[in-house]
Amino acid sequence: MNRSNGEELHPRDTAGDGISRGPGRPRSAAADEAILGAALELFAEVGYQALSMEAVAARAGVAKTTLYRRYPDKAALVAAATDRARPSVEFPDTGSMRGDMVELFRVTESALDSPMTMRIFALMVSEFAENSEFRDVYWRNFVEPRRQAFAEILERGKQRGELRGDADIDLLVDILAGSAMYQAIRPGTEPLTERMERIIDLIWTAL
Amino acid sequence: MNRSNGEELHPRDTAGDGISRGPGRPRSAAADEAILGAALELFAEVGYQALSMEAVAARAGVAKTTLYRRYPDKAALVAAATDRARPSVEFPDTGSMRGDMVELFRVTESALDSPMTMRIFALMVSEFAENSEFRDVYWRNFVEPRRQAFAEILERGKQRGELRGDADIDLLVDILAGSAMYQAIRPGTEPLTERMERIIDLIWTAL
DNA sequence: ATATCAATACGCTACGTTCGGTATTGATAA
DNA sequence: TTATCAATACCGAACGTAGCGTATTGATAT
Repeated sequence: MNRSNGEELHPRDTAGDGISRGPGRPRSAAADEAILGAALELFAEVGYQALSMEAVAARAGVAKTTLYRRYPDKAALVAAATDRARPSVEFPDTGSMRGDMVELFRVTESALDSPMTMRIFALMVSEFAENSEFRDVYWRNFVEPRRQAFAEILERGKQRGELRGDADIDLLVDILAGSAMYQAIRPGTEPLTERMERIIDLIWTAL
Repeated sequence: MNRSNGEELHPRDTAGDGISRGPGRPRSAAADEAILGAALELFAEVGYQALSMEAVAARAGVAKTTLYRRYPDKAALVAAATDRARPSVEFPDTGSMRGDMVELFRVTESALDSPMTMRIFALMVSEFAENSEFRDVYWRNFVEPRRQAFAEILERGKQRGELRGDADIDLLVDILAGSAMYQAIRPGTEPLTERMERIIDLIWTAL
C-alpha cells in the first residue's frame, strides 16, 4: 500500500499525447479500457482487500502480466481505476442558500450510500494513517469538488446577504462536510437528509 | 473480515466466570495475556493488513494453533485485542462549558494523532462498508465514550444556563464529533485544537 | 491414597490454498 | 527489428487446518 504513483515507473505512457511514439508495438487501448473497467467493477463489488489481480485480469480478458506492465502493483491499479471514476458534482441553485444546501445534501446522500463511495472513503482514511500519496488523489477527486460546491453556495449566500459578510467560509465548510461524513459513518440514525436539515438550521441561527 | 463474534464458536470461555470448569486442561491465562498484548503491539506498529498471525504467535511465545484455538481468524483476534485497549476518557470540569470543550479536545488531540487510533478509525470505516459487526465494537469502545463526555459537558452547560434549555444535545454532539473527525482526516491545516476552538466559538454564537 | 480414564490445551511440524509479483516463452503486430 | 500480448510456470508470504505426542486437569474406580 505504500506505493508511488506508478505513472513514472513505466516507460510507455498509455494515456499520453499519442503523437510521439517510440519503436515497437504500442499498448492496446482496448486493453487499457478493459483493465480499468474490470478493476473498477471489482472494487465496487468486493472492496480493495478482496480484489485480486487474477480476477481483474480474468474479467478484463487479459493476462496478468499485462496488468503489471501498466501498473506497478495493486494499489496503483485501484488508484487509477477509481481516479477515473470521479462522479460529477452538480452545483444546485434554488434561489435560497438553505434550499441549495438541502439540495446538495440530497444529491450527495445517494453517493454516501453507495458501497463504492464508502470503500473509497475507507481507503482514504486508512491510507492517511500510512501517510501515502494515495490519500491526496482521493481527497482531490472526491472531497474537494464537494467542498467547492459548499463554498460556492455559501459565497452566493453572502452576496445575497443571507450570510454575514465576515463569516469564515472555510470553517463553515469544515463543519458541514464533517457533519455529513460523520452521519455517513454513524450507525443507525434517521435518514441523512433530514438530520442534515436540522444541522443546517441549527447552524444558521448563528448566521 | 465477515466474522461472527468468536466467543460463541469456541467451547472454552477463557474470560468466563471461572467457577464451573469442565474436565481437561484449562486455557493458560498467561497465554491469553501474551497473545492479546502481542496482537495489540503489532497492530499499533504495522497496522491490520501487515499484521501476521505468525508474528503474533512468535512475539507471544506461543504456537499458532494456540491463537486459532481462541479466535477463529485474524479479524476476531484484532477485534479482541483492540477491544481490551479502551482508552479511558477524562471528563474535564473547568467551570465553564467552553473551557470544558477546549480541554476535552486538547486531550483528544493526542489520541487522534496516534497511529493506533487512526488505524482503528480506518478499520471502523472500512468495516462499515462491509456491514460487519466489527464496527459496533469500535464504535462502542472508542467513539461512544467521547460522545458521552461531550454530552455530559453540554448537559452541565444547560443547567448552568450557558446553553438554551431546548438545545438538541445529540445533534450538537454530532456536529462537534463530526468536525473533530473531519479535522483529523483533513490534510495539512492548522493545529487541531486551535481550529476546534474556532469551531466551538462559531457554533456558540448560536447557543 | 493412588492409579486410571476421558477430555482438553499445548507446542511442533507439515500441509493445502490463495494471492501478489516475477520470469520465460512463443506468437503477433507495427 | 522491436515491443506487446497471452499463457504458463514459478517464488514467497500468509491464512488457516490437521495430526502427532505431551501436559494438565477432574472424575472414577480400586
